Amino acid sequence: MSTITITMHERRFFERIYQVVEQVPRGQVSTYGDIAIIVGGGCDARIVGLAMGDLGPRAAKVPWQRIINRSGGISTQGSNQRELLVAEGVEFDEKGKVRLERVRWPGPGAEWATKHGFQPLPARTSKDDEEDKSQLRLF
DNA sequence: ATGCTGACTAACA
DNA sequence: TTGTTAGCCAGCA
Repeated sequence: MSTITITMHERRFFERIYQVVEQVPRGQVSTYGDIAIIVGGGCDARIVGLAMGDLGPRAAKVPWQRIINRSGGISTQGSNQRELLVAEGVEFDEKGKVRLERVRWPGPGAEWATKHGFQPLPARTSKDDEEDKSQLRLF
């Protein structure tokens, strides 16, 4: 391949990010990092954040509010992101965080991912499961 | 071209 | 447990 100066990944990266974010269903959330993994090709959590910040008019059809940080917290400032999520049924704890282990989007379906050239989200580790259990309560 | 900032994270103290 | 540090890459001055 010609040494095509890697002119950066172009803005086309953003479009793919939006395509994935659109798959996150109401009532669930995903993280910047997870979206980056699904998009693949060197995408990074920060790029996802940049893409979200550059939505503009697309914000109407891309559920940007469902993307939160790895800590289960809201990264935006001065936005109604939390309110929007609450309205969708996502619960926050006293620390203002979402229980990711409970409402985290498991990633796109294998078929969809393959069809569109995306990468399925890696299975969660046993360590994650332990964390989940520790937070889980037999109500 | 160089440096700084940012809707991030994993690693470490 | 929480706070800090260093890498990330794209956009802009």
